[in-house]
Amino acid sequence: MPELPEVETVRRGLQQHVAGEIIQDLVIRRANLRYPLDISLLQAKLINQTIERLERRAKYLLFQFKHGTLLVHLGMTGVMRVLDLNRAPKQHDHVDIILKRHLIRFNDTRRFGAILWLDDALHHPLLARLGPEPLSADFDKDHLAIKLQATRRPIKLALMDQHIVVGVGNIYASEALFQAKIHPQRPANSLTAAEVAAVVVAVKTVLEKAVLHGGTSLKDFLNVEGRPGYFRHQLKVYDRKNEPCMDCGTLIEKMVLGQRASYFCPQCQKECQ
DNA sequence: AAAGACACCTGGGAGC
DNA sequence: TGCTCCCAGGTGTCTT
Repeated sequence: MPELPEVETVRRGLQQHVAGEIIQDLVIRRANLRYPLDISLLQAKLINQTIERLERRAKYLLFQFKHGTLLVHLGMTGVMRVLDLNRAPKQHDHVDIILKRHLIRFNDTRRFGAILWLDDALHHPLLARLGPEPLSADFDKDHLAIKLQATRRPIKLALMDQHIVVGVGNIYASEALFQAKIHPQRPANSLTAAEVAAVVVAVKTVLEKAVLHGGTSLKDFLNVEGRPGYFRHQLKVYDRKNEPCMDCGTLIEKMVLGQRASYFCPQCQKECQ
């Protein structure tokens, strides 16, 4: 899905449309998303309530109300759009949040997404044990060094572990490791202090740039206005197998780590330094 | 306890 | 054209 830049793009686009708005109605056409939707509970908690603000934690969107939180995860193919009230629903349009002048529509082809009411978001198991936000000061070389020291998993998988740092998924893990010039298969605990520091900088830089471009659209991702993100044109290794490295011209390689495709330049990202 | 495999689900593209 | 197989921005759970 949507990794941090895509979720943040959605949050920024939605924020102005939902903050301070009262939910008029809730339409649920399909309740079996990742977790089954409790329709009567959601209606009771949401209808006539005011959305105070829209926040993001990790890859979760958090609609904050006075007495609780509506958590939304976009899964792999989730899209939230702002539409006119009379817009007819299409396939995979599972949920509408009806506001006064428009509706927020959740579409999710694969239904890996989630919509969940939380009375106490801070202590909910989905949120309580997450690692730091990558763009915050809490994510620094000291934190990452401690976490990486504890595992010999490939560094790419460690970066995608939401307990170590949140928001980094399959695209940006590959991109950040390319920028840091570190092979994705290197055992996490083999990185030198300098390499750990480089990873921290690379993760922050890559994610910040992606946010500026409105995220990456491979095929499904759209912002709240239905437009794709443009970071795809900035990707240096992801989905570029057998294309020349933009830095050295060596052909980009693909390997599978943790059942996920990983892309790297065998010249720039040596397995042993 | 960590690490790996698998499951969830749909659709698009490649290859035959 | 049509079929089969493989692959995809994630993550919870089960097995070693």
